[in-house]
Amino acid sequence: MTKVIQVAPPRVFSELKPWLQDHYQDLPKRLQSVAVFAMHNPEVIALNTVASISDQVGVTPSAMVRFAKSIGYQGFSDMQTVFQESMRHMPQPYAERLNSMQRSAGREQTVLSQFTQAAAESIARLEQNVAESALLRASEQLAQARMVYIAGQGRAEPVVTYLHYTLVKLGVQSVILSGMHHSMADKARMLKTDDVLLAISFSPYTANTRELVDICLLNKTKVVALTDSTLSPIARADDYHLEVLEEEVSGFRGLSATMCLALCLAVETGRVRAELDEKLNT
Amino acid sequence: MTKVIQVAPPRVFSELKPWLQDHYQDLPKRLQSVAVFAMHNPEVIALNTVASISDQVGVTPSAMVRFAKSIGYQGFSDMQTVFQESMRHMPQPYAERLNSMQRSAGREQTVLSQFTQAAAESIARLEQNVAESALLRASEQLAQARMVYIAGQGRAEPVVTYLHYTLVKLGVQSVILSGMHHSMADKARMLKTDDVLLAISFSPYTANTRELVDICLLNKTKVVALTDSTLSPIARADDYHLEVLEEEVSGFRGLSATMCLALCLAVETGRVRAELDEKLNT
DNA sequence: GTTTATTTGGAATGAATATTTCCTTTAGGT
DNA sequence: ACCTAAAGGAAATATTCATTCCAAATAAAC
Repeated sequence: MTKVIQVAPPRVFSELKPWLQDHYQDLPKRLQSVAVFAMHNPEVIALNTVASISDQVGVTPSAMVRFAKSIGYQGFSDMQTVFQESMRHMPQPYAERLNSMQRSAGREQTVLSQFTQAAAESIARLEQNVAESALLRASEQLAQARMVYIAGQGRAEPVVTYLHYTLVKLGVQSVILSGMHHSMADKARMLKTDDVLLAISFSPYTANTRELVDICLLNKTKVVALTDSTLSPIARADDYHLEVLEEEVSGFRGLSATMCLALCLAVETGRVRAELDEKLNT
Repeated sequence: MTKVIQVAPPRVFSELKPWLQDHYQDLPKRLQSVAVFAMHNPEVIALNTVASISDQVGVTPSAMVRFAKSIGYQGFSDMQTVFQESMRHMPQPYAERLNSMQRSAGREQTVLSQFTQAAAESIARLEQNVAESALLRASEQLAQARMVYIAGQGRAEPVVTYLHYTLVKLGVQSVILSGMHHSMADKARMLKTDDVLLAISFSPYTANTRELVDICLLNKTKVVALTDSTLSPIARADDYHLEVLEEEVSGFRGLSATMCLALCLAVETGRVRAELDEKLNT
């Protein structure tokens, strides 16, 4: 029988990755194929059935089960739950993240190189995934607004600050909503129909921002959203939303790609706004 | 039998959302519960089994199936695939991608590609220019601090917010100085010798931050600086500073590399701090 | 207040799917 | 070149899970 690892297998995806890098060499050929595929298409592993995946990889179903077992999981299903957990972005507690950080520290990678690599990947994906047209549409909405209200909490707050800073510099009127000590209803009342809400939110989505978006959509106030998933409660069919997903390193997500997108959005808004102003003056 | 909608159900999640908002009122009570839950926890719907979901919603499994059918899906599984499809992060449409490819080939760069490229370059340079040892030294200072005071204005403010957020999450005590309505002298008085000032500043260097650093150095208070040049007035021979230079695109400087470095600094600080705590407890 | 239609819960059913088993193939060592 | 041990494939098996059906409960209509 294939050698089976006796120690407990990684329960989080970010620990699984380095584990595989270490043991890749010792794996049989087919299992290596699976390993490569799994690292490149974790979403497929999380979502599909054994039959379908093995088909895509080009191996037999049993190879998938063997792969899971060789790592130490009880079976494929057991492993799959780990991949699924990585998809819901529900973060593990910070103490845990530091732990896994230490465990993967032995490798030759420096902290810096790990994070720069993740950032670079996130940015590359950003360019692939965001359509220029979507960016333009969002910018047009913002440019036409009488006033831009910006909202976002937690990890999104630096983005709020940055967008506010840049928009103001570019002559686009904007206010930060997050800081204000109003109820959501009060905040929503401030927004007139010719205003636009610029909402930034990442999972776990804070109830506040979500609520605000809900109210605005009811009031027919335009909403431009910046989020990390189309499943995000603040992404609607009828609004203008941009999606950016940050690669994670042992549980930590950066903001490099997000900041890049934010800058694009602000600059493009400024440009469109300038065009509009010009037309008015002639 | 329950009324079943005959028209084709939404095949994408973003269309499902508004559909539910329209028909929500006409749904039976249990099905309304499911609707609310589904809109707020789409990830759970995408990933879990009927039994598990119905449990979380507080309804019976059959209600889940009825819900799916009432919308027009063949069954629960059919609906689930729609949720799953929305989870895989949809890449931009083919036509778009080719477009941006061609344009970038023929020097007509899109806004997005210009900025992503700049960000990627900045990050690459960051990895080259920052020594792991410098990062470690800075982190050690921060980890040993009784309290970390963070200061920075203008373009540096998002970085301040981010560092504060992350450090606090990692259990490192820190306060943002920028927001306080004190004179520089007052602020400086707050800092004891076992505190550390974490100053972020980019050119044009604001007088406030510079002043603060000056006073701290006089008081023998440790300063960790994050800046864009060794020529920066807040970088001294005797302090701990990290340098990050953002590539600029038509006059705009992003924060992608800076945010990456900030995260490294915070995480490394958290790690060192955890190590110190452990030693103390033994 | 009685009857009728709709909704709901729970167990039975059947399909889908992971897992195991066994046999064949491949590779490594003597 | 032969033997042995590990690896891989295919089909049988066992499990899990969605779905259906029916009876009970609730709400609506007369």
